[in-house]
Amino acid sequence: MKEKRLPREFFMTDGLTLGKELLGKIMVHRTTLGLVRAVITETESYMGETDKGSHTYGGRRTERTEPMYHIGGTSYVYLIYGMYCCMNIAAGPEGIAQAVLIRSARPADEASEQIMLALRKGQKKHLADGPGKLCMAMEISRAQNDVDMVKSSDFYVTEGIPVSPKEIKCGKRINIDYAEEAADYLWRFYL
DNA sequence: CGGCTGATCGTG
DNA sequence: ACGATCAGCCGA
Repeated sequence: MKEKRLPREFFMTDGLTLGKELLGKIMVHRTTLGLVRAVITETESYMGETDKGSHTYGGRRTERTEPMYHIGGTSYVYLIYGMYCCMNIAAGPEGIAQAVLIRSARPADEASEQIMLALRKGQKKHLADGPGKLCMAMEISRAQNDVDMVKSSDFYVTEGIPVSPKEIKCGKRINIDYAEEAADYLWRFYL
């Protein structure tokens, strides 16, 4: 079960391409309960300073959004609604604020499933089918913010299952009603 | 299953 | 003040 880690080049593309390319890949995190591996099944692309749905819209480069500007493969984890975390991966070169939100995933093996169930305490259904739930199931918090996932040995992405373009569905991004016309862009991708 | 609501806090 | 959300509760 040794999969190849995704190299820098994989992340050095635009946010929309990366959002689709990440489907089927395996996100890996070394948690306190052991190694968790999950197949990414749903993503959303955020296209930086020109995207009304993005935290970086209009060039809002602040301490919080800084990781979105970092080199492709950098994690961006932020707190939402005061109680949940959302996990993103930056796309493209340093200075470009595009990123992909990881919305959902499923366990890649039996051991991972057991750990994810334990981390989700009780919730056997809806294990990691939402950005907040995914972070709980993989023990991702702001301690994992601004990590270079190309270099880290505890938090990274590997080759996963093959995905053909025909399997990729598109939809509107969730919960960004304030984004006006950008709320209707089909920048959410899922299997 | 679909819709509604309260919870909760770092950021700007 | 305000969310790139979730769980629990409600009614059908």
